[in-house]
Amino acid sequence: MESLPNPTEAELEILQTLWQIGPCSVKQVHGILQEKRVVGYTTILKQLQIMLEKGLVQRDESARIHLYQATNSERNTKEKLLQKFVINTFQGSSHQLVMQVLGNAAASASELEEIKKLISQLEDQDSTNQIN
Amino acid sequence: MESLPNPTEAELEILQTLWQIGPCSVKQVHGILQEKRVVGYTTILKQLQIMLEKGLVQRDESARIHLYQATNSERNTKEKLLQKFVINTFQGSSHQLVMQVLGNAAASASELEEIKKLISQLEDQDSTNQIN
DNA sequence: AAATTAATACGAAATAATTCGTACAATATT
DNA sequence: AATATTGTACGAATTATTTCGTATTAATTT
Repeated sequence: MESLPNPTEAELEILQTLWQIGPCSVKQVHGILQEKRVVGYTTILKQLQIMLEKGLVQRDESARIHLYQATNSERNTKEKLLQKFVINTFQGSSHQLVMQVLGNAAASASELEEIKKLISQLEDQDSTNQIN
Repeated sequence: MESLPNPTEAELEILQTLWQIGPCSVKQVHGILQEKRVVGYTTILKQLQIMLEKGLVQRDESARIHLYQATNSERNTKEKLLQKFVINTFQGSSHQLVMQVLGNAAASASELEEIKKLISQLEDQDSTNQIN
């Protein structure tokens, strides 16, 4: 059960596309990323081939046009990236990170509302489990 | 007014040390990092020299033993790193990130309390500014 | 002042990440 | 069937990151 490496920045960009629209040809991925920045077709092709080697994506070769899809879910991948980021940048303290986020980006009232709701839920769980 | 590049992973590790104990000699930094992992003295020296070129650190050369200190504050640096991470990973939605953090790492009740307090403060500000 | 110690400077190897050009293969068009 | 089109494979250049060995310079000790 070998765990996949975290995607690099460029790889993550491609994964986002795959998560968004499902199994894609190179052309599709390239088309979408091309909208954001200039990038060669073979660059994306090569990236996807590398990502295939790493296991980050799966490839359907049954048709002439190969279709790529992300191996791991968006949720799972982001969770691991987040974990690493928190360790590197906030010494593993996700609490510290949340405080900084909320302090910076003035969240909208509705967002704060949603966050509060989640916190309430978590507190309910906690109280039954006496985590503190 | 040229803005500094974001530190790399290894550079961030060094910066954390500098933020923690203030201006340091290479030896000091090396000593502290050595506790965590094996790393050569000249590796740290070279890193600091590169970081100096990039402007990430300042150097006091008045004495024989050079003292390095971080150019930018911990707060400011982490804010920029966080911003980049949110853009790369969560399409710029810090809200999405917070929800994921709170969902994952079961925060302790006291932490949740603290977060709620901050949210209340933010909401007070918002209500006077009618952001929504 | 010679020898040892302790520091910095420099160069460069090793690895990883990103990018793309050119070649080749399969299909579609004329 | 010849040509054009559209796709994949491969190799390799470029750049960034990380690491450390060796050389040099300055200070301290004997």
